[in-house]
Amino acid sequence: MNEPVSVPTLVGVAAAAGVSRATASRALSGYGRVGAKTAAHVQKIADELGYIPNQTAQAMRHGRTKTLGLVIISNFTNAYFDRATKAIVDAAAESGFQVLVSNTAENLGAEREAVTHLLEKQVDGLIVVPVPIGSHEHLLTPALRNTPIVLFDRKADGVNASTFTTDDLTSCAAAIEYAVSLGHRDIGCLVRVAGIPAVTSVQPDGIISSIMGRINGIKHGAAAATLPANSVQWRFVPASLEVAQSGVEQLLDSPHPPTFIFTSNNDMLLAVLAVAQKRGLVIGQNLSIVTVDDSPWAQVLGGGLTVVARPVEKLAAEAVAELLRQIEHPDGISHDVVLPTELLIRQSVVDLRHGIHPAS
Amino acid sequence: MNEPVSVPTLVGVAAAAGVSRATASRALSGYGRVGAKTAAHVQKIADELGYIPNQTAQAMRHGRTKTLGLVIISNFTNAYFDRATKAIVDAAAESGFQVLVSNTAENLGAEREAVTHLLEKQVDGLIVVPVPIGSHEHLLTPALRNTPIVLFDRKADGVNASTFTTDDLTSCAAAIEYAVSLGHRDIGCLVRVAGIPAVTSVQPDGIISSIMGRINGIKHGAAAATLPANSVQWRFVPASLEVAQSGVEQLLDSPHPPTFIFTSNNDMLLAVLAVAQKRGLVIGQNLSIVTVDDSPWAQVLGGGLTVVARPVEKLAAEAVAELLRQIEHPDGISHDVVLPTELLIRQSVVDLRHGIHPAS
DNA sequence: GTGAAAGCGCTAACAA
DNA sequence: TTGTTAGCGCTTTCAC
Repeated sequence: MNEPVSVPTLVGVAAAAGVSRATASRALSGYGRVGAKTAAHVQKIADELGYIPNQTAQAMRHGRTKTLGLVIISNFTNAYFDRATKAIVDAAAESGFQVLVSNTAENLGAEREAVTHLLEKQVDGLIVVPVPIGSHEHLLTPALRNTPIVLFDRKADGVNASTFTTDDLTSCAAAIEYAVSLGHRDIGCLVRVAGIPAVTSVQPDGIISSIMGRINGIKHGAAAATLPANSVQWRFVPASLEVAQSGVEQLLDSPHPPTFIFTSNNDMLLAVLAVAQKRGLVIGQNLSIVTVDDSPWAQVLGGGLTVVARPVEKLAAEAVAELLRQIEHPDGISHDVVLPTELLIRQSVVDLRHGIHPAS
Repeated sequence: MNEPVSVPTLVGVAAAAGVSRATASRALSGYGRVGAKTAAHVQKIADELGYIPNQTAQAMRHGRTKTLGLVIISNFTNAYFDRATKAIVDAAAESGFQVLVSNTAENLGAEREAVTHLLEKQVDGLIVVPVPIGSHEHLLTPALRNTPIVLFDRKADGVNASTFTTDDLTSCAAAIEYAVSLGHRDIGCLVRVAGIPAVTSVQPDGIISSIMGRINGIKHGAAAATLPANSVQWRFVPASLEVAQSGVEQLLDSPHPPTFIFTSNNDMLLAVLAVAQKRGLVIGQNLSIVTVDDSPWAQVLGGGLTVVARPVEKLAAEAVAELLRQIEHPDGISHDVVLPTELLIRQSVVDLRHGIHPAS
């Protein structure tokens, strides 16, 4: 039950095949010149012995681990980063790379520590979703020892790396214009912001780039639709479902309660759904809503929620491709990729002009 | 812009500190005896140089990579495995281990390949969610070269490893009994099964252990509630939302349409929600439902869905703990951990006896 | 076409 | 307490 299986190594294969380690290595890694017969023979022996190359030793030799490090906030109520993780892992696998995954829980210290561990493990490159607040010296070239890095989903102040983000602005603006075009005049915006203590209606400083895009989109949309400034009510809320719900309630209890609520992500949507349920409001009937990020749930809920959909799989694939390119050709040139988003119109915004669903 | 930063190594630190590599190593890794002053001095130099130990080289020396391999089906509509991934990564991090994540997409070949890659990377241990069909020789000790392995969420035929599963049977049975106690007599069961071509009402062979638990739970519950056999209608469906929906429609169009539908996972739930919406059925009013696996969406949907909740974080933590234990003490003893589940009663099952919600 | 030998960065006997 | 040295498993000049 407990007898250790001997682990076949290259020397073992070489010995069994009656050749030198060098020849065995050449035969198995397919470099240099080896006699066709020798190669086949070595290969056969290796298979028989169940030889698996020791990637650690290989890495030591040529300084490449074929491993990527992913530092991500893992918020599992947020399908976005789960999809991103999967897409990154899959894209890497296609190129023969494995991925070491670390969570930061939006905590700067955890991010720094994760990067260090990944560097110790000699990852060939890093994909980081930077935490929204604090300073990121640990992501600069000196700290990184030339390890290529790309930023995913957001930019980080002062970090000069390629970034992979989405154009949330355009579709968020479109969402507002769409709602206004259907007759909505009282609009509520529920925006999740890291690092604030409580709900506030005044926009805090230091908001991360991705969220800023959404906020600006809303403003642009409102301007384009020539909405008066006081038509749009804001609630910026910290990361807590309860607090988010109180933000929704504030909105609904205001003198001009919104007929349409825009939520900055799925967590905020969940808060709206909870309060709506409590008050007997039905999405797509007496409350309209658009959120950022599609999900299987959003597709089904209330006949389908209208959403701003971000192409996360594509973004992930491009981020990995760029990282691999930089690993091959470390030219230090960084650029910003911004992928378009899409307003997916479904059933969650009521047509106030006729009292019917736009899509029915 | 492109000047390579020199990567400080142990020799560099030793040289700069004017000591031998051995002393430097002792000072930094804290083994053997070093003079307190020397240690402090070396440490200081190392910090100045920004020295980071090369974990690859360390791994070469003592044959431990401090890395775990996770082979998981990554189905991002299924929050369960995302939560599991996060919990595993976090638990490992707490013990100083990083995790290499691979997806199998429920594909045996991908699983085999992932395990090989992970073995090449010399992971200290493996956590595998085995794909539901096929034979798993690649998970046996000889193939694994003594690398400890634990199975997560399901058992795999012929693999003698510790398993970490949940007692779905008890809570699924309780769910049925609960529904019957509220007056439901026509019960539909929608069960997702891997590897079948189309919807069927007869139970296929070769169903994976976790799903069998749920099926048996339903049967036990029905028996305990002394329901006549024909009260329970089954639909086993493959992995496709459209096909699942047709399964739901078959149920609803049958001579005795169910008033209560039990779904084996969130994907099946989504199918029911889609059809219900299409037909104007409201969950918790004219259609009752219980599903397996809680989620933030289920908590909010329709005032809260009654679910069979599985303790995935706890399960993950225990699986990691056991794997680490086996890495420390490879005794080859395997055991099966089965954690209890819980029927979380919320609002999605109508009380047919009085026509009101049980919890209102 | 094949072998001998050096060495990637580190740690652990063994000496001193 | 500290230094010397060997070697983990592999690849890669350099000779032959």
